Amino acid sequence: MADVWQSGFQNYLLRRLPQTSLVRFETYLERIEVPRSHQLSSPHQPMEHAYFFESGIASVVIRSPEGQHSEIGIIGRDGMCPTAAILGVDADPFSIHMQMQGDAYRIPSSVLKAVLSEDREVHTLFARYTQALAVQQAYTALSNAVHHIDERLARWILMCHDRVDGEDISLTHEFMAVMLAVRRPSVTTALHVLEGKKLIYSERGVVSVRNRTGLEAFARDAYGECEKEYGRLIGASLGQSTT
Amino acid sequence: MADVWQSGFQNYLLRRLPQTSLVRFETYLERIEVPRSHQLSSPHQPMEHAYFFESGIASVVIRSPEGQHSEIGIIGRDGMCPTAAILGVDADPFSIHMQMQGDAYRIPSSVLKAVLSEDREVHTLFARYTQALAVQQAYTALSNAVHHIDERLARWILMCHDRVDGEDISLTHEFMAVMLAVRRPSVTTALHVLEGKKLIYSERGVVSVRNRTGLEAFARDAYGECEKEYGRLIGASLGQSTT
DNA sequence: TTTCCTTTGTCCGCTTCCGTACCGACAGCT
DNA sequence: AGCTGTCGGTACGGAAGCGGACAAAGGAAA
Repeated sequence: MADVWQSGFQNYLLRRLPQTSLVRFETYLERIEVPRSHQLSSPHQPMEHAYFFESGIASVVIRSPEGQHSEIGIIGRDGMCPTAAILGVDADPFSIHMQMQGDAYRIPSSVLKAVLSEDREVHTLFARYTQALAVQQAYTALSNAVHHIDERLARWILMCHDRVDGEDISLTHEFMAVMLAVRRPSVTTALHVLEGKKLIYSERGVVSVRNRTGLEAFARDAYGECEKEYGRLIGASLGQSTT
Repeated sequence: MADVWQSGFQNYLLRRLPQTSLVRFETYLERIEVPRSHQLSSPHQPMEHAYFFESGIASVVIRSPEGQHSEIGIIGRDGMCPTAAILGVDADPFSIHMQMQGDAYRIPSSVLKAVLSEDREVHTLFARYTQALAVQQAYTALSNAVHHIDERLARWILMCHDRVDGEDISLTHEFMAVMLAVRRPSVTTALHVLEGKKLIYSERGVVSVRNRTGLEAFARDAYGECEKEYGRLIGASLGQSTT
């Protein structure tokens, strides 16, 4: 597609904006490198910036008062955060942190707010992304309720794979356990299952996807629906799907 | 509060709108009675109307291709549906149906869309509600992942209680099992636990809240956070909380 | 090389919850 | 009254996953 190079953005949302909209805030976009585990947003803290990712993966996590936590969504170059900003809300109960290091453009919340209210086209697109992320959340809730750990892990690896260049996802078991809200040894066991079926290759700190189609089959109905919906809403295909 | 009678609406969102905004679409509001288990919206079907509830409870459910399902949100006089309409999306993957019979005002989607783009105040409020519902979804996902069935049941009863007049919630075990995505006998057992602690009274087709404070204590961190956030976002207190 | 820390692998007993099945109780109907 | 369908209670074996603990292995630093 010509407009990839035209705009130079890797971010799917920014790429889909017409030039006339982009010029409104392009100069306010600040490119930054976000290191792993950097906290982009803390619960109930007003957010100074919104982030559009060019690479890497961010993770939206909800925490209960007693300290239990679960991931509810992941964001890569397919999107931005926080979506609360799109809805005109200054702070939310989520914490967002970088799961895999990457680059992002950030923009002051105040500028984003102004652009959203001035430019219908920008608002429409970002609102549609907000819906896409809500759908992702919904399927996460479903998965948490009805799927087994190995299926959820497969789903999660696929979602990361969609947002990464290449086959490697560099994360520790401990970290994945937090994301899936399960015990760490359960992740080890589940990874062994996937590895035994030659769907992935797992070594210290890294999971490599070896057979994506097989992984999708293994995940059964845990994976796929919200990716289709993303495609429908944003008009861009998510990741490296082979189906 | 004086403005309750001024507007005559029970719906918290409609009540919070200034008169100047209400007049824009008041005449398009059609009051209807929605019977139990009536389907307000089906997956991937464009929605003709948006609903603002005066009483009763609607339930947002997500379904996987293989037929697994889980409730991700409930809506009473605290809100409206579908929120996709607020985000400018014509259809979503959810199915929304009436859980407890009640009254609602409905408005054609096209009219809502027009009002949203013309009236900043309306848009702001409804967008904040969209965020509130997203937060509810997020806590549901967390609860599905980390809480035990009896805690989740307690949470769910409290959320229904918030949206109902009186202490009775009329639903079968079968139905609650679907909502919580668990086995029907598990609901029976969990209800017995709550009844044993004198927190509820349960008979055929009805659950009555007997000790709300106790229920909240039993639910621990499963209940409360998203209700607080609703209060902060909408400026109205949800339900009959005694805390 | 040795030390230390992080990450991963494994084990055990225990609890929760599922799948399935069956029976009794209630309510509406004829 | 008796029939029938819905709803609720119970039981039992088994699987999945937890809590907790500990040992091996890889990597980094001294």
